[in-house]
Amino acid sequence: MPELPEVEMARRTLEPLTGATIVSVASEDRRVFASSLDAVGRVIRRVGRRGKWLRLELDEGFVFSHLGMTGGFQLTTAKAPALPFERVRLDVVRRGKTTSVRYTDSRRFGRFIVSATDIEAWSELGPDPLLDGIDQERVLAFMKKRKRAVKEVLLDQALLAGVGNILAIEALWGAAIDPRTPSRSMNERDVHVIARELRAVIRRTLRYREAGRHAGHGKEPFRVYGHAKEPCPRCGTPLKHIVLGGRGTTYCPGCQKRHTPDSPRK
DNA sequence: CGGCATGTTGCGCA
DNA sequence: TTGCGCAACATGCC
Repeated sequence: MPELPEVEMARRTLEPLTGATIVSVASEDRRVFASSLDAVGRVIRRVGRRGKWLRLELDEGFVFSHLGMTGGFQLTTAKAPALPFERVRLDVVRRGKTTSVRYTDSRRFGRFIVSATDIEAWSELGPDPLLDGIDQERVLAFMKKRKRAVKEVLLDQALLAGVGNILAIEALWGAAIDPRTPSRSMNERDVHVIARELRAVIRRTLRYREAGRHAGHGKEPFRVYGHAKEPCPRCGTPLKHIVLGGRGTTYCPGCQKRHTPDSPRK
């Protein structure tokens, strides 16, 4: 489930809980679930998201959730049996109607945290591309300070919250920039193109997920992720799969260069 | 059976 | 102190 567009879809799933009162919170999973606050009786004021984190703002305190690799939310009835891989159950009531929120997560890399205050992971997040836009000057300054490959830096949640492996792969392909390029060698134009491509990939993926929710059609939004060895949609060169910073990375050795096409640097 | 996976953290070493 | 490579986490899927 887990990059910005998918988490945004999860947020929309939870949005109807706004105004509801929590009647019970239950979990036996000490890995996924943590609570330092009794949320029973609290009212959900807002369902927010920043990057890959969800945050329910209560009249007192918060519920945070990160989907990890396999987390997800479903809304059901109180009498529905536990779902496969259900890790947390939260029941709420609004206008006399009960809704049961189930957090499922097979791999259990995700989190569900009830807390009286904001948590560090949330506070340390950088701007969210969808909520805050992309400040290119800031991104460039950040790139200049790091000594890693541009793709690794893009995955830093303090730079832009919500950018994950797929979005980084797709954006760099769209920008025609080699993912291994040191972030320090990025220039204004590179950042401009990366920002443009990130916005495009996020919007495209979101549209795809929205369509999938109802019908089930829509063009597959990924041009290179999952397409290693296939011809590059832009230049036809077979796409290559490498490991970069411990993450699988697909790119085109034919047209993804160490500089943007319009402004070669020496 | 082996390998890979949309994420994050932490450890050992240079 | 910083950077980096990797393992770990836990499980499903091809």
